[in-house]
Amino acid sequence: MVETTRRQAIEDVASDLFRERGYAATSIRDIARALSVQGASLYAHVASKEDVLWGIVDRAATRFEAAADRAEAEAEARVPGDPVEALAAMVRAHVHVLTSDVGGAGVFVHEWRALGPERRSAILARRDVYERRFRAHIEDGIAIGVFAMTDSGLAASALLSALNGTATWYDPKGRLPAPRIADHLVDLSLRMLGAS
Amino acid sequence: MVETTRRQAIEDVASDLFRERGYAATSIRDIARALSVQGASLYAHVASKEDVLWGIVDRAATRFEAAADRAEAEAEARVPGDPVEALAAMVRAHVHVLTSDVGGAGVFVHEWRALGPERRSAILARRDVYERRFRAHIEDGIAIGVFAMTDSGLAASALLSALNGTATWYDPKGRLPAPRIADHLVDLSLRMLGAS
DNA sequence: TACCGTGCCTAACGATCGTTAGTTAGGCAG
DNA sequence: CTGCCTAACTAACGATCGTTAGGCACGGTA
Repeated sequence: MVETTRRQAIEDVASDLFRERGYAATSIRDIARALSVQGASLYAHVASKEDVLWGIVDRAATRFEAAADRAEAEAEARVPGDPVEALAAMVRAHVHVLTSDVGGAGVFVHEWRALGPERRSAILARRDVYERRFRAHIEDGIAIGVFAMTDSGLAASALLSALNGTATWYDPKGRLPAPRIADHLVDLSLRMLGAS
Repeated sequence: MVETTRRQAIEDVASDLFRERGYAATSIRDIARALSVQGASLYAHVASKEDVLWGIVDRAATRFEAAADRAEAEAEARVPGDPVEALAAMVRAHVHVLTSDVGGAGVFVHEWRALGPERRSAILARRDVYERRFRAHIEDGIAIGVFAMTDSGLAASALLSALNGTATWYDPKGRLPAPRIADHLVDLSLRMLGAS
């Protein structure tokens, strides 16, 4: 990941620190130290500490949304009107975003609570829309009988929780490369919904 | 929940605050304010802030372990040697602990990272043992053909992540009472593993 | 040469943090 | 009445927090 701007470099190291220790437990001076710089120097590039968090969270949210857009479009182009295909593509896209940017995605998943009230509810609304897209495919699948009867809301929550757990333990140098993890999680997800 | 000791009362309100804002973002004075008391007064009952967190996490961990013990024993007594029955019982027990003490269990799930190195690794070891118990039943089920072939480690992680997600959104006054949530999650879990 | 933007510095601010010390008030047992 | 236990208080400590102000060094452009 080659940083083009100084701001990007700051958000990159902050992502890792926020993910490891949490936002509140990470000080501006911690971030600066990781960049071999004085704490106050960061304020030439960012407006506030929360601003850094927002940059990370907003970028991650946008990635998830864009990946879901592409996944839905491609699934629809390949096999139109198939909820199984659509959901599989969205799961794969979600896992890909998670594993290709563990830092940012991990912060998005766990640290949005540290945002101020307005940004916090803004991101919650986007999360809600995002989760609803999964739920919609689940309901479509139930309606045409390719998924088993379930509470679609709870199923969507459980599904996304299972996927997001990846952000906690995933290690790029670990056993199982990212594509295999995605394969397995797609299988588990479809089975969980009773795909036939 | 009628508190017998003052220490219990402290841990109870701390559970809720830690769950809502996180450990690092909650001050000793925040906890004290919730008890209508001065911050320094708490030190008559607890040794340190981390001590409060440890009390909560340790108690929650013990509850999960004890519930799993009972679940395994009862499943074995009812239908001996059946991995499906055993896993279903463990899922149900896990969800019950989660929903019967959202505060404590929520802190256990999310805030163990804030512990110091020694307690942190101690709790990680216990989590590991706990997760392995789920994995063992999954592997048993695969071996005798009642569960589908899967990476048992990844399946156990995904399963527990799905269950633990409950701690984030569960509301005792919400739609769906706790027992129904448990029913649904048992169904989803077994289907996810391809139970036949 | 003069200039401007970028990146970093030191110094310091007020606030808040976890924690310690020493004290006071009430209730119950001897 | 005396004495101890419990639970709270006030006051303050040193450290660290996020943040601001003002200045210095460098590189490219006019």
